[in-house]
Amino acid sequence: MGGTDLVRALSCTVYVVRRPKLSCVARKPGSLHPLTGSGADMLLGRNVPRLAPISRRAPDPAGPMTSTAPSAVERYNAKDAEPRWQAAWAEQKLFETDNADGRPKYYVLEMFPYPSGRIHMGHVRNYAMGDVVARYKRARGFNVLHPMGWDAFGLPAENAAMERKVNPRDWTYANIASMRDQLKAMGLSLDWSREIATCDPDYYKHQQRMFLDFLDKGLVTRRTAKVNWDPVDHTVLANEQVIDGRGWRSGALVEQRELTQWFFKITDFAEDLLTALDGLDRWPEKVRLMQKNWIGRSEGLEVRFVLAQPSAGAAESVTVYTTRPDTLFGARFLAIAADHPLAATVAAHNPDLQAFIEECRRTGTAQAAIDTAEKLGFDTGLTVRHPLDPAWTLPVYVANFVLMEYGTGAVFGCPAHDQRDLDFSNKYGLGNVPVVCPEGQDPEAFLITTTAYVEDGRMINSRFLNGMTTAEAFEAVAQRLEAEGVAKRKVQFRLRDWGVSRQRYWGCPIPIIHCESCGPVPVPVSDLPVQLPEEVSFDQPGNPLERDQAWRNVPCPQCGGPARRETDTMDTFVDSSWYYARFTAPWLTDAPTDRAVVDRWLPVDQYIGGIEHAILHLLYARFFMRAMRETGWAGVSEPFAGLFTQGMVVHETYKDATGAWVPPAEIRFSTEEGERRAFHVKTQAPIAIGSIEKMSKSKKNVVDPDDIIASYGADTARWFVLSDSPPERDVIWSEEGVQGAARFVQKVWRLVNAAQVATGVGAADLTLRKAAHRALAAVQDDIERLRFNRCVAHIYTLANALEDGLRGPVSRAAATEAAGILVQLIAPMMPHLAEECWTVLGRPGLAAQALWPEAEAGLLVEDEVTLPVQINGKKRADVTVPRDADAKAVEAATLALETVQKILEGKPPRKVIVVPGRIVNLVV
RNA sequence: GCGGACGUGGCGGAACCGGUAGACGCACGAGACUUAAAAUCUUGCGGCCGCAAGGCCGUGCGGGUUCGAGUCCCGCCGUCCGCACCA
Repeated sequence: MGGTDLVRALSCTVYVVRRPKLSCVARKPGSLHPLTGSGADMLLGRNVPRLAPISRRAPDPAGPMTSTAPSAVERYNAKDAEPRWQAAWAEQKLFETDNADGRPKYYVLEMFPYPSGRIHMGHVRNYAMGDVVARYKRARGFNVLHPMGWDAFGLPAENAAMERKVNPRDWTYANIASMRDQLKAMGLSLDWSREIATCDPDYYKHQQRMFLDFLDKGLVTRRTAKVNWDPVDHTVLANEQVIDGRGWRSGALVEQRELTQWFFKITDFAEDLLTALDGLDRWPEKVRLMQKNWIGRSEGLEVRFVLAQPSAGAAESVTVYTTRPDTLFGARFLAIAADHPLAATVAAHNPDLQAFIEECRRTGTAQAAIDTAEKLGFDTGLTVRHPLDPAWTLPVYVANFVLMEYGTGAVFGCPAHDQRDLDFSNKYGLGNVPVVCPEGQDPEAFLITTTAYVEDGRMINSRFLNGMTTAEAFEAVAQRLEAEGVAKRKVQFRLRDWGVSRQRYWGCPIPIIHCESCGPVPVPVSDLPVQLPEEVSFDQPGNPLERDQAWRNVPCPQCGGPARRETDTMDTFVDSSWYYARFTAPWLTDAPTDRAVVDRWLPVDQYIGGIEHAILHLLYARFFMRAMRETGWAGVSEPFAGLFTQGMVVHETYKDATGAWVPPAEIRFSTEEGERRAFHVKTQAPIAIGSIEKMSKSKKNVVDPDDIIASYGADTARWFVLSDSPPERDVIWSEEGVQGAARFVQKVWRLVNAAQVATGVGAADLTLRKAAHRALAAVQDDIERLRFNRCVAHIYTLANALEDGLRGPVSRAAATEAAGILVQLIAPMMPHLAEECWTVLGRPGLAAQALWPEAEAGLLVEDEVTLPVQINGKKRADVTVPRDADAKAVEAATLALETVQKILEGKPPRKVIVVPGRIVNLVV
C-alpha cells in the first residue's frame, strides 16, 4: 500500500532460498514406513513384526475392516493431496460467494498485497489467519465473503521499469500471476472470481469518478502548499511518509517545496474520526490510541494581541493559539514562526532577521536537528499589548521552535508553565512569573528556575484570577476575552488535510484538465477512465506523463480551447482506501458500488493486517468511507468493525567467520555439551548464531514459502505460523518448529486411520468423548477470539487423548467420533489434511462444506471435581467431591482427609474458605 | 521528553473474575524397536535437599492489600513500540 505492501513490512522483501528437499514427504509408496500388523496398534506405530510393505493411495471409505489385509498406512503425502483438494474446491466453486445468499453475512479480509513478485512468510501468516476465520465462519453457517486483490500501483514498478527496461504494467501483471499461483498453493478459501487489481482501468475508473464526486461535494481542494519533496524519487510525500526527516522509501533527506496540490479534506471529519474511535470496540486499543494521538484534538483559545506600534504595511495584531489562557498573566513574550507573515514584513528591512529566518528553515526538517536544537530567537523590536492589560507590553520574537503549520504560527510565552518557553526565556533573560501554584504549596516560596510547572493548581499573581483553579481561570479568561471580542474558543487538530498528488506515472490519473481560460476542469464522467498511456519511457528522471505531449494536450471539456491534463497521479493510499467496498460487487462497470450490496456487506467484520498501517491506511479508509457516504456510494461510516494486527515472522540470523550473513538453508545444527552450534553445510565452518530479526534480504534470514510448501506442504506451513506465538506477537520461524508441525500432520493422519479400525469394547469411550467435546468447545471459543496458538494447544491435547484412547479399550464409534471432531478442528488451519482424513472416515461431501459440530453440554462437565486443599495458603492435599457439593459438604470432606487431620492435630481450623469448584483454604 | 505495552523453565508460551504456576509445543536426557539410521513409541525435564515419601524456594527487584497474588496497589529496574518543539 502506498507504494509498499500492506504486509511487506511484516516480514521482508523476497529472497529465494533453495532448500534441500526433505525426504519425509516425497517418498515413493512402498518404501514407506512399512508398518504392518492389524488394528489400531499397528497404525500407532507399535512395534510389530515386519511384513511386506503394503501401501494404499487412499484408504477405502467403505471400511478397511472388511479387508483381511493388514492396515498399513503410508505417510500422508501433502504434495499429492494438496493440489488434488485445491482442484476439488475450485471445481465446486466452494468459495465463490453469492450476494443473494440469505444467510447472515460475514466479511473477512486480509490487507491485500503489493505485487512485488513473490509472497513471503508475512503473507503466509496473514492469510493463514484470515483463512482460519473464513473457513470457521463458513462452517458456522455464515455467508462468508473472503476476497483477494492486488494493491498494484506504486513505485517499485517504476523502479523496475527504470532498472530493467520493462513496462510497469507488464512487470506488475507478471508479478500478480506468479503470486496468485503461490497463494493458490496455500489452499486459501478465497473467492477468486472477485479478484481486483487497482491498476486495472476497470478499478481506477471508479476511483476517478469518486474523486470528481468528492470535488463536487467540497471534499477535495487544490491549493499551493509546502510539501515534502523527495529529491531522489522526485515526488511529494505525505507527512506520514516522512520518517526522521527522510523519505520513507528512498531514505533521502526531504526538502520543502511550494507546489499546487490536490487535497482530500480529511480535516472536515476530524471530530467524527476521533469520536467514532470509541465505537470501534473490536479494534486494538493501541491502534485507537495511535489514531487519537494522530488526530490530536486540543481545546483552546485564539487570542488577538494588538501591536503597540503598528508599522506601515504590517498587520495590526498577532493572533496566537493557546490551550492555557489561564496562564496569561504569566506571559513574558510573544513568539512567531519563521514563516509567519509578520516575520517576513519585519525581515524586509532587517537583513539580520532575514538571515535568522533562513537559518531556521535549514534546520527545520531533520529530526536529529530538532532533538538537539537550542531554542533560538530573534527580537523583532516590535511589542504587543497584553489582552488583559493594554498598558502592559510584551516583546515579539521570531523563534525556531514555533511551527507555522500548527495553530496560528504564533504563541505567547509563559516561561513558568511551559518548558520550551522557560528554556527560551532563560536564554534571553526574559524572566518568569509563576501564576499556577501546586495545591498545598506556599505561593510565596514557589519559584521556577529551570523546570517549568505544567500541572494544574491554584492561581497566583494573576489579579482577578487569583485563588481560582486552573480550569476556573481558563473559563474566566475565555469568557472575558470573548466578550471583549479579542478571543474566541477554538478546537485545534493536529491532523492535516491529505495531499494526494504524486508526480508519478504508475498511479491513478487525477481526472482534471487544466484550461488556460477555465482553470481546472473536471473530466466529464462519460470520458472516464482517464487511462494511462501504454508506451512510456523512464530514461529521464521525473514524471513521464509530463513529457507525453500526445496524452497531455487535450481540448478543454468546457470551452473546447487548448488545455492540458493534470499529470499528477493519486497517492496509492487512495487505491487501498476503498478496495474492500469494491469487492462487494467488482463486476459493476458503471458505478463504484451497488448501494444495496455494499451496505449489506460492510463493514468488514474482521480485517487482518500489520500494525504498520495503524495510522495511514486505516485512517484514510475511515475517511473514504465517510466521503463515500457523503457522495452516496455507501451508507456506512466505518469500513472495519473488527481489526486485528498480527505480528511479524522473524528468524535467527547467522554470520560466518568473515562477518558475512549466511542464509538458514546453508546451515546445519548440532548440539554439543548441551549447546546448540551451527555449521556451514558445505564447508563445515562454524557459524555464529545471531539475534532474532525480522526476515530481510539484507540479513539473509529469509525462508521462502515456496520452498516450505514444496518440502512440507501448505498445511504444515500454515499450522506452524499459527502455533506457538500469540498471533499479535512475532513468531520465530525455526527449522525445528516446522518439523514439529510436519510431525503433527503425520500424527493426525495416523490417528484418524487408526480410529477407523479401532475395535475396543468401549470402556474408555466416555473419557475420549469428553476430551473431544471439551477440545471442540475450547477451540471454538479461541477461534472466535483469534487466539490461534491456544487452538493449536487444544488440538494437540485432543490428539494426545485420542492416541491414549486408541491404546485402550475404545469402541470404533467413539474413536471415529473423536477423530471426526479432530478433523473438523484442524480443518480451518490444515484444510487439505482435513479433506484427506474426511475421506478416510467416510464422511459425505467435503470437509470444507461440513457444518461445525455441536459440543454436547453433558460432556463438558465432570460429575466429580478435585479441588486443591490449601492450609494457610499452601497446597497440602486434594479433595474430590461431587460437582454440585455445597460448601458444608466440601468442608466436611476436607476435614475428613487424613493429611489434613495430621496437620490440624485435632484442633479445629480458625477459618475455612470454600470457593465452590475452585479451592478450599484452611486457616489454622 | 510524552504516551502505551510487556517482563513466567534452556526456548516459544499457558494460567478466564485474585483460587493447584509452568497447559501445549520446541529443545534436551534416558529407554524400547532396529545390524544401523530414519520414523515411531515409552519416560524424565523450574531450582535446591532427599533412595523415596516428602520438604523448602520460585512468575524482573523491593514493599503492601488478602485466607490466598504471575494476576490488585505503591515504588524501582529493564525491554519493546508509537509520537515527538502541537503552544
